[in-house]
Amino acid sequence: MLEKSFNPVEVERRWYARWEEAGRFRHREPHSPDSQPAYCIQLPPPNVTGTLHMGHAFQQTLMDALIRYHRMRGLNTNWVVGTDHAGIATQIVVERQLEEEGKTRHDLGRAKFLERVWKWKQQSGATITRQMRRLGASANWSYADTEGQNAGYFTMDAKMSRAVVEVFVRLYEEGLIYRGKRLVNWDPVLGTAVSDLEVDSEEEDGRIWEIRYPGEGFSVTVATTRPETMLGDVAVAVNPKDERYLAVVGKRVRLPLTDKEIPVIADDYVDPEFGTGCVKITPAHDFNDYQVGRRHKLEPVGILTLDARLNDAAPAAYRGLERFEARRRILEDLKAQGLLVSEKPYKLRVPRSGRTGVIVEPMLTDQWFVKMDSLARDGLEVVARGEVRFFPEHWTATYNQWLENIQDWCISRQLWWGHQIPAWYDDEGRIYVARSEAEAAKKAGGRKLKRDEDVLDTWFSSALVPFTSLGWPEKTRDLEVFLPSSVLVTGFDIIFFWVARMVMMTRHFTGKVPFRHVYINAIVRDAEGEKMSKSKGNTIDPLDLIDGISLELLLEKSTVGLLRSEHRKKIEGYIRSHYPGGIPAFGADAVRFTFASLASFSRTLNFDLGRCEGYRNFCNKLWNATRFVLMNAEGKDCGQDDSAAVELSTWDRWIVSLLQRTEADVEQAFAEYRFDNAAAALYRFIWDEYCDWYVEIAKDQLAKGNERQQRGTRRTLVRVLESALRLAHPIIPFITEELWQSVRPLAGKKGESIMLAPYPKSQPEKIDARAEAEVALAKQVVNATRNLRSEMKIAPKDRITLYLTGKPSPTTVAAMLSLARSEPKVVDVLPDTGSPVAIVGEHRLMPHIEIDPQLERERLSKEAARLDGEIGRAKAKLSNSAFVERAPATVVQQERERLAGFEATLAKVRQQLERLAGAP
RNA sequence: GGGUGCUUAGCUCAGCGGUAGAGCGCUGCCCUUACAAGGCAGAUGUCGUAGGUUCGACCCCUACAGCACCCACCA
Repeated sequence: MLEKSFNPVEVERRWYARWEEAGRFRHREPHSPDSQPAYCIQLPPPNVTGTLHMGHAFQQTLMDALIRYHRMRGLNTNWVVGTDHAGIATQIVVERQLEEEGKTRHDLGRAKFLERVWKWKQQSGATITRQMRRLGASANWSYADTEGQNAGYFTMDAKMSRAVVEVFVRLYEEGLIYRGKRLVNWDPVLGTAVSDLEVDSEEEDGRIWEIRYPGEGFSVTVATTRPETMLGDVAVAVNPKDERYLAVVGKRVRLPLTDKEIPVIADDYVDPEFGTGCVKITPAHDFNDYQVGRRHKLEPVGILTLDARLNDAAPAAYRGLERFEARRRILEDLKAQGLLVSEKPYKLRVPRSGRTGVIVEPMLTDQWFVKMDSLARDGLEVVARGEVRFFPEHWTATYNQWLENIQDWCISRQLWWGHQIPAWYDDEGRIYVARSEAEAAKKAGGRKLKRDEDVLDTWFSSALVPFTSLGWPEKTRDLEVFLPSSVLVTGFDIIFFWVARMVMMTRHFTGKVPFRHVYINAIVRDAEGEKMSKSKGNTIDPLDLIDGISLELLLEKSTVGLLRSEHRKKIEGYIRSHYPGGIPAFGADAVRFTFASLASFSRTLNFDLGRCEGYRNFCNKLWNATRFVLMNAEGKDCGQDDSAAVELSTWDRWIVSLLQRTEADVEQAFAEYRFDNAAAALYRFIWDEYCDWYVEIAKDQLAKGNERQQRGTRRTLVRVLESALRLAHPIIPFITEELWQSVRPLAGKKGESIMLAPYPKSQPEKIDARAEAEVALAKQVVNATRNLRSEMKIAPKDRITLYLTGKPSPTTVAAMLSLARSEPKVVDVLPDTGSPVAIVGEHRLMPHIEIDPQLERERLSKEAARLDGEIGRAKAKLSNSAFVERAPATVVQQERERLAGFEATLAKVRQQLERLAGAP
């Protein structure tokens, strides 16, 4: 006997452990010739030291639903998972820990520091995979699990690292990786280069200054937002067509605060309309100026050290100053010399490092790059050819736009945590790229070598995951079977970082695309559509939704470690108003169902706790429906033995018919990645049809039917429920497994787990249009009856007699008796009592009780007015000759029938009104 | 500057060239032996604005407005 209501905690814990122990999540060895087609999903590997947030939970719900769905459909599913070493992020975390001990990584040295990071990784690395398990993720944990932690691969494990080296070496040998001194985005706090994508430019309030550069008998005035870089100026540029400056092009001006002279040059890059039409050129600290400098063969002058202080190229007075302090001093000095022409407020886009938020400095340094043009061209082609498809499709535009304007990718990082670049240098600076130190030594012919200190951008190894996780560079069978994977589920924010790069790298090294479909999931926001952020207090921990949390704990957890008291106040306010009683435990199934039902193709998803509660209730409804079925079917003949006769009512055939339609709807929804539609179809079928109608009528059939009929009812109750459980399993795995275990034997099914049961397939031959029509009418009659009863304030438990014209089907009669507590009395003509009358199709219904004529007149007048409106609209349409002539015949016919129906009903309503006219 | 998405009930969102929908919320009546995490009934919308196409537009087209996002080198 089931508990009275669904209690998810215990059920979830029990089932997940059993599934995992039984190896239910593993793929099947793809060796046998008759093995099923593969269905593979690559998990976007989360940061190894991270914790699960709503975005993960959402994505993983969808992935797991897809995996479970296809697994039940018999495919050889392989959800490949792993964790990412997340170079910068992880290094920062450990450096912060050191900071608390008053140390820096340099105090420890590289080797000791790395030891420390590994320790931290081992210790916190399991957190996120444990959390994924709580959600029910049926990931192939033991696959590619070289570290034996049942957490899939780790991007820095030995196997993955070896593949990274192999890729690097090959790309280098093909000339697609090169080393060069280039201007790159430099994060002066981290002391490393970052890629273009890791720089975020936000518009900020700043200033713009005009500075006069004096020449012989003339002067030019430049505008700049970064006056301190003037010390690195190598020229002043004007537009060649700008008549104001024709005379001075080629002359020289003095660079203020220095003893240098620099030329005035002409370059199209300068917009004569902007500012003074004169631009200072600082090739070492500005991307545009770098290009201008190259065109004019001007040697860049770097004036900043790697931690953004002025270096020895600057005049002695400024050396060693931090960049913004230098700016202040330089402006002061310019002012004193009368060379500062103006200072104005100005809105400008400030490039900040995505990691540290510090202003990025373009810096001329030696870095490694991947040449992107040929790779990008191929990446564009495979999408254009449809070998990779985006869902929703419009994301293709975003992908294309980036690849069409791509720059070479700076892949070296001046960090310690990551894949060290497999390049060695001899004393003369010659480069040896090799798979190992020994190989490099061989190439170097015994010269003394020093390894490149830098590591690779984390995204470099991530880009390889689709094939390296499957065993590349070995020629494995898995590469043949699971590549391309079926679909990638990920957020739009990493289309560039990750999706595009996977396409390019996988194509280059395997000749295949990494995945056939890319489903771009919505960004999870709070219920009001606000971005979730810790400082607002509107983040939700998915585990708190599953387990519940008290207000006190929630407050404590959300404000712990907060330094700024105004944040603390705001967060407390938010939490107290939104979760006055904390968060109840909804269970993983409810959370998953909520995610699925919100996963339409829109760009954002507003997570609504109310919605979650509604779906928790849905789970409980399913629980109780099963409880009812078990109470009525366990230990009884459920008609699974075909020798015993069964008799099926129209209601029985109707629910079976509807099940087929639901199965088809769900299949279509999965094919289109419309998880919202799948969830809605399940919800409507289980709650609105099975529970609200079928179970109710089944009570009557069980109470009154003969043996054959009872057997038929039990069989239908059980079989439909059993199918519905399987149908819902991909979205709500725990509750369906738990219930299926009890329902399965009654339905005559075998199997240890619902996960192994076949997915229900719609059987069109069981669609019964006649039963559907008959039930539709019966439902309308019941609804009309209930409506009359409610309006006439008849107490719900009172049984009444109901006059009725027309010939009601047994389907209708049964429903009226049990669902409307009304005894139908069939008459040719309704008695003339003035009671309210409802009209449904050919039937006219009238409760046999005393009525209040006044109330009834009002009701009828309202109804007549409504019908008048409908008739007016229909008539207008039909009297429009254009409509009658041009609209399809069926549409015109339908309109005529509607009109006739309205008119007939109105006539009856009018009759009734007349009849009432004489009453008090 | 280039690109993308959104605007439908109080809230959050589906939707389709042919009678405007769901969940939550709201109102009324019910503790009916599956379920009060429930049942039954009910109210609520000039589908952002203006044109156009069409017999017919919430839907297709154009313009506009508002909101949001992505990319980009204007000092």
